[in-house]
Amino acid sequence: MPKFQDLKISLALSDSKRKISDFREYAERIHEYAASDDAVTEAFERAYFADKDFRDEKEMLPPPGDAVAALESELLPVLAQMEATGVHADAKELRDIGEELREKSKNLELEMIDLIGEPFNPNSAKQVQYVLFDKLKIPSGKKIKTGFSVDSDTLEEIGKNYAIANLILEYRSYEKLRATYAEGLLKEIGEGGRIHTTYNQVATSTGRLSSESPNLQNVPSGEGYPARIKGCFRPAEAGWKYLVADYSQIELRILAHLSSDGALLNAFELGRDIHAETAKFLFPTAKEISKDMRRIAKTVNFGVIYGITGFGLSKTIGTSPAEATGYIAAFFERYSGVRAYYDALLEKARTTGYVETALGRKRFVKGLNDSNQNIRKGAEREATNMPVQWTAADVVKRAMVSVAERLKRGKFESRMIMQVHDELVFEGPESEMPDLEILVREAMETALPGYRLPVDIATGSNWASAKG
DNA sequence: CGAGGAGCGA
DNA sequence: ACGTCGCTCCTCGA
Repeated sequence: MPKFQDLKISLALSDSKRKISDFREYAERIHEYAASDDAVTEAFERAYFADKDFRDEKEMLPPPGDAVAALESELLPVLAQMEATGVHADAKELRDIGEELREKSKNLELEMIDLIGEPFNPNSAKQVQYVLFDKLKIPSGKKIKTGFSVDSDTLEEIGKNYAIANLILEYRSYEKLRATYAEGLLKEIGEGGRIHTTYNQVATSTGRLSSESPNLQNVPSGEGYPARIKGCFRPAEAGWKYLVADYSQIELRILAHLSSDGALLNAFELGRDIHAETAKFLFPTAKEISKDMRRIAKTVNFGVIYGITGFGLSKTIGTSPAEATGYIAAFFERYSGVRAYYDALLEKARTTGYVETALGRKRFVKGLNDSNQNIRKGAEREATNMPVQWTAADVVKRAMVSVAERLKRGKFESRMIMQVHDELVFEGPESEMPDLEILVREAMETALPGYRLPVDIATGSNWASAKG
């Protein structure tokens, strides 16, 4: 069967749950879909045109055999293998963590009821609104459909003056970890003690994969309970290890590559600390770059990729909007090639109505010529961000295909078991780890033609400990 | 069962 | 108005 056909089939399958014991069964199942139906065409178009309004523009359909189709179809069996293999998780430990968290939130609930003087459910936004704004008459903030927001930004503000807000925040953090991760993941453990997620190839407008039932791409990271939860993901076999490989600064490096900005490329080339490097130009009079300056520069570096506004940046770094706007301007002054790249990209998009990448991903962007500045700026953010995110997603997909081929050719027992956007996770016998590291590094670092993207690799006994 | 609110990751 | 995307949890009312 031609590869292009494989792609259509995978797209048709994307709405159904893929739980398969091996690729043979998977192949048989996709044959059933292959014969039919409109869903194939529909899903296929969806993969290319996230903007549904343009789905009828048939003449814009990519020709069979193009690079995106080839990549997606080569990725398909790799994903099938990962899903079928699954990830081993420690059920007992997840259960223990869940019980601990349940105990913690129960205690907090009692403490809060004691403080307020009447029972209420802190999981209910409506009841929290009542307690804070009606009963305690605390000044409210953001307006939402159902009254006033009680989200974490609001509660953090209120928490400066009222202990109850901090207790609710703490309660929520335990409940999130308990319900979604400790107990949520526990429910997903199947026979063999493994969790089998489903990777969706056509869910996002940015070319990324998504992961569902369960979502393994938003497992919490950090110290304490998040680390304990991540630590539950570990090999079932004695003597096996995890190997975690993640791209360092992939989007910023891709922006450097796409824009050919000399300063940005040079900073990366010299192996500089890119955030400290940017900080030098945001704070030209500073003798030394402080931690705080680096933090601000880091936020600017990331923010530029997403088209952050002065206002948005000011909220994140806690300065005035004017000051934040100045930092963004300083970034574009220093990295003027990025500005030029964005300008050229937008100029072309305004004329053609779409943005595209070298590989052939395309997206129509509405609003680039709108008279409303908000709509126009929003469209420009979308247009400038898209090629960077797309390219990053394609790099990882290409790396996955390449790694899978090399593992097969090298007759490795080790296998790829997870993808978290810029991170790939493997498990295998400890004896294979040194060779596995070399293989994975080579495949990942060379996945963007013409530019070597550095990768951080670490091994460990579980997902939490395998970090540099 | 779906909408709304909230929060997790990249 | 203020960055974006996608997934899942809980509550609440139809």
